[in-house]
Amino acid sequence: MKLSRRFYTRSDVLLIARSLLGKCLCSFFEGTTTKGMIVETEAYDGLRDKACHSYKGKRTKRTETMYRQGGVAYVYLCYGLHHLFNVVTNKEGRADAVLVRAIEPLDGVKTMLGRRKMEKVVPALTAGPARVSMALGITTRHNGRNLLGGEIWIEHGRVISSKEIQSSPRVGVAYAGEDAALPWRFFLKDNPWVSCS
DNA sequence: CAGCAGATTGACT
DNA sequence: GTCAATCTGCTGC
Repeated sequence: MKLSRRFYTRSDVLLIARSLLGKCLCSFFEGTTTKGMIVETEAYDGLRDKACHSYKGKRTKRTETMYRQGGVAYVYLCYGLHHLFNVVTNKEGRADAVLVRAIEPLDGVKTMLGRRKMEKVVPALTAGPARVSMALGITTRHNGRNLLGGEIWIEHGRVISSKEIQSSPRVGVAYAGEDAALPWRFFLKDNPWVSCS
């Protein structure tokens, strides 16, 4: 069952980042469904987070999507070659987002292997934000896509207890001053599909 | 307009 | 462990 609009429009992005653990991120392109359980996320707190693209209300062509109502995909190009998938949350204008950093493959594994040009199912298949996008076939073409539609969506999955959730500072945001130390990366304890522990 | 850094990854020493 | 790949957007001349 798909998550509803209401899941995404809540105002606490940290709560949403934690709630997304155990949920299933799904895509349907060219007749094939691929699906994986989210095991690692990072929260980006819109206007007041130095690590966030929308810090202090910055608007560019790239970040315009972040300002939309929660429940759409924010996909941007990182280092000129990696497509990173985020879930936009909160109300229109707040520009909060959750980066999905790793999933555990569930369905369409052969398709994922083909997209990643890999032969064996190992953590490198989907552990890492750019790897998640590539395995699911998500690119910047899908920036702004509605997560309640038929191409990219998130389903209820396994119920996660708070004891299973571990947190740490976010990866690759050293430039963000004091916000770099915030423990806003969330992942499932001892899960082999997490990008780094 | 040049230079540089970035929510990363894979190939190679 | 090191480094190149390659696009967007910011900074400074």
